[in-house]
This record gives sequence, structure tokens and C-alpha cells, in this order.
Amino acid sequence: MDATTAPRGRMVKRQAILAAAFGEFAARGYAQTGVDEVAAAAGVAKATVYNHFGDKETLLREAIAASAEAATAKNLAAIERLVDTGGDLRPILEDVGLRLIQCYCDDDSWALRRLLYAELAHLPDLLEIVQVQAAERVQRVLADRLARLALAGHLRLTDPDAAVEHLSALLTGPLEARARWGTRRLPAKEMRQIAAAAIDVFLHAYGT
Amino acid sequence: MDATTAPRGRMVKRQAILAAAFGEFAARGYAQTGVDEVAAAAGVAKATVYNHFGDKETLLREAIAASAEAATAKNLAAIERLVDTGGDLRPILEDVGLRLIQCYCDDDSWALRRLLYAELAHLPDLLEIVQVQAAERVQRVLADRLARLALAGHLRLTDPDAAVEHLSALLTGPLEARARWGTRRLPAKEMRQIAAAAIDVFLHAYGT
DNA sequence: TCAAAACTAGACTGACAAGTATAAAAATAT
DNA sequence: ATATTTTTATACTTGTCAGTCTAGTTTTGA
Repeated sequence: MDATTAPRGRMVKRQAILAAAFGEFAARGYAQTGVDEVAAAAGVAKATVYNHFGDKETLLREAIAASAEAATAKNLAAIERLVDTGGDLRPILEDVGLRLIQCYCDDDSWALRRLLYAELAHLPDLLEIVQVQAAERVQRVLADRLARLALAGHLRLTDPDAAVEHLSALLTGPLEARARWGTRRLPAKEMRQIAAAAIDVFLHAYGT
Repeated sequence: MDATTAPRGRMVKRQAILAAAFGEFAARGYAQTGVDEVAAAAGVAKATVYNHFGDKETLLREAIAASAEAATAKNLAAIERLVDTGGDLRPILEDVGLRLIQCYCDDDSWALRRLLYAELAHLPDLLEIVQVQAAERVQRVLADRLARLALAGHLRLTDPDAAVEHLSALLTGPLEARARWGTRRLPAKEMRQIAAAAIDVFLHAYGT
């Protein structure tokens, strides 16, 4: 039943169910959402949901895993642009910073964090999926890039992991309150300001 | 029925119910916790819970509000220690930073954030209570202190609010991942290191 | 001391939702 | 073409839980 052996039509429905489940769970909460509603949103019969996922909890797990995977891909794409062009590093960092902020402020991204926080107490293994598969991976790739920039003499740092911690804290920390925990959309201008301010502090500490 | 007019014994039970409700909701989630369980944990009959709070949702609101109030008080007490002693500012900032980190890592504090995130989608007005009554208040008081230190020439900053954003981001940002969203206890030594690193970056950007 | 208010234990109702069952229809594979 | 798998609609079972009710007990205030 995996992605390679299953019939193609089956995977289409599976994806539709996952997307619908994530959307409904995010909107009304896991406990408040019935499997019937997920099925309706996916345009599918309830029995089909059970045929694919067995029970509601598995559905939640898979939906979260899929969403985390998607979010990770977007983050990695943003980090991809952090390359040494020879010119001034600041505008490049600001650009990447803004893109990471945009990832963080995506509706799905807020929804993912909400679901994760909400169900963490009663499904602790979700942490494994999201922390290890997503967060740490992004952190590692970003640390690699920073290390390379330091080696080329464009940054002054000894511990790339510490620098990543500070960089992402500076970028995402201000977002929680300003975006009112995902209930308010930030204007693009505000995002740029936050990115610029974050990079400014970062470069004071780690710039050459 | 407020704190001043209600019989004294009544308030004792009320507090017991609030504390038990917060603990149970935090441990197993709001939807997964029955009112019976809260009553049992509080050592009280179920009818008494309804007598005090009317329904489960009100109980949640009041429990969160009470917890937010307590958390705010602890934060403000930590900030209280940020005063100009004439000597070096760094150790004072590190001390206050460590205390703020300890507030943030408190079990109740993690539980509060989890509950807030979890129920935000379906009770949006919780934001009002926590954001306005707690978070913004702490931020304002801290900004006042930083402004005063800047005026005395110990910090170099134009926008105290921006500096507070960065300071608290640097202090609390690294905690999410390290404490695994509240599921892991941080050793005291690690907290001190995080505080020292955060203050170091902060002073590079805002120190004189 | 005595009346009013608050509390208790327990049973009860009613709604809601997870998961199953069934039989027919659609898609798919060989 | 036909056998197999998947999907659908619908009805059903079952357990859970918010909130109510009752009747008796404790606490409190004056």
C-alpha cells in the first residue's frame, strides 16, 4: 500500500483525505472534529477514511507528518538561497530571513504548530516526527551554510549551532506576539522590517 | 460572589477547583478531561464545580486567566531586579535573563502555552486575556527598564520595544527546541549558558 | 440555636461521535 | 469479459461525557 505499489487513483484520495483532515483539525481542533466532517471535506465516504487510516488517531499522525514534510521542504528551499556571492552578506541574509519568516507565517505553518502543541501532551511521539524529521534537519542545513560563510571569512563565529539558534530566535521570536499566534496576518512591510532588524542584531554579534 | 464578599471557605474551594482544572487540562487536554475528573482532583463534588463556574468552558477560561496572572507576576518579579547598580551591566542582565528563562521553563508556564495554543482556534478570546493582560504588560515593563538604562548611558538603543523583542527572542527562542516543547527538563547549567549567550549577542547589538 | 446557603453522592438524560456492518455500485486489473 | 478491489450510502452499536436532578448532610452567619 505504499506510494509506489498502490494504484494511482487510490493515492489521489489518500492525499485528499490527508489535506482535508489537516485543514479541519487545524480549524476546529482534533477533538472537536468528527471523522464524518473530514470525509465530507475530502469528498469521500467515511468508510474510505477508515479503509485508508484505520482510526482517527492514525489519521492525525499522518496528516501532521505530511504537513511537517511540506513545511520542511519550504524552509530548505529558503535556506538554499544563502550562498556566498562575493558581495555584501547583509542583503542576502535579509532576503533569506524574510523568506524564513514567510514560511513561519504561512497559515499551514501556524496550524501545524497549534496542532502539535495541542496534542503533544497526549501523543508525545508526535515530537519525534516533527522535531527530528523537520526542525533539526532545517537547523542542521542552516548551520552548515553559516559554517561555510564563516570559513570564507564573512562571519565571525565558533559554534554554528549557537549562531543558528540565535538567528532563528531573532527572526521568529517577534512573530508570535505580532501575528497574535497565527490569528493575525502580517503585512509584507512588517515582515521586511522584522527581518532587517533581526539581521542587524545578528551581524552585530556575528559579522566581521 | 467576588473575592471580597464571598464567604472565605467558598474561595478556598474555588481556588482548589481552578488549580485542579488547570492541572488536569494541561496533563490530558481540555477535550480529553471530564468535569468529573477535575472535581475528583479538587476533592470536590461535580455539582460544586457547576455551582461555581456554570459550565466547562467557563472553567477553562478562568483557569487559564488565573494561571496567566500567576505567570505574569513571576515575570514581573524577575524584571524587578533589572536596576542600575553603577557597576557592570552584563552580570545583571545575565541574572535577569536566567530568571526569565526559569519562568518560561516552569511546568505551569509550558502547560499554559500548550493550552493556549490548543484552544486558540476554537476560543479566540483567550488571546485577549493572555496577550493583553500578561504578555504585553511584561513587555512594557521590561521596555521601561531598558529605556532607563539607555538614558543613563548603559545601553545604546533608540527603540526600547524593538530591544525587548530581541532580548526576549534571544532568551526564549532556544528553549522551545532544547526543552522539547516542555517535555524535557533543562538542567540549571544549560539555562545559564543560554542566558549568557543571549546576553552576549544582545550586548553586541545594544551595549555601549 | 436555627435558618439559609453550600456541599455531597449518586443516579439519570440526552447528545454526540468513533467505529462497524451491509449490500450495492464503481473502478481496476488481468 | 470478468474477477477483484475499492468506494459509497446508510443504518446501527456502543461508549463517553456535559449537564441536571434529588435528597440528604455540612457549614456558615446572625
